[in-house]
Amino acid sequence: MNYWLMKSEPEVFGIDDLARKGQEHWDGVRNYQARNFMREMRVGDKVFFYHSNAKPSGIAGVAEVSREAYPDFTAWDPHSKYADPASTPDKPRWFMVDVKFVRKLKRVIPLEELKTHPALQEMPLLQRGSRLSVQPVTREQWEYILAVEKGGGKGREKA
DNA sequence: GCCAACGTTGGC
DNA sequence: GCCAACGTTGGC
Repeated sequence: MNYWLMKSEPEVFGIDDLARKGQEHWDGVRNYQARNFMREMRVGDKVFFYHSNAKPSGIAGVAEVSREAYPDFTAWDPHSKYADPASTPDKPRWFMVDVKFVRKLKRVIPLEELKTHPALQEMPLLQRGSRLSVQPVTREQWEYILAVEKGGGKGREKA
């Protein structure tokens, strides 16, 4: 099983929206690197749900992959803001996965706090200028972050 | 194939 | 709202 992190703006679709719906297709990814990571996802993989452009931005919950990559049909919907004429049902360029709600974290772990942990410095999320909206998380990082959640303190835990 | 211009992401 | 960093587009 693999671990991932996916970003979404809570104003558009946040962890509470996923909690209410139970499951959702992750549409609108229009970046090749992010798309390629989604195609590697398997049912049962675990996902950190990250809130971007939020107050504060940070990891808000846990989700799970419930359907593997299939064509993102919003690409050929001319009314969608994700429309891309270069992607067609015959030759889809963009893909999405379905994710289901697992749980909210006890608290949102802010980006600012994640940055203070040496054990997490390798995360793409923390790299300068990184904008990757779908990215892999190592097992070590995953477990470390869950331990940080329990810690509940602003940088009180030692790495 | 280079690279300037442009649009977008996302923290602050 | 600002703007740095990044990815894509298109002229040449």
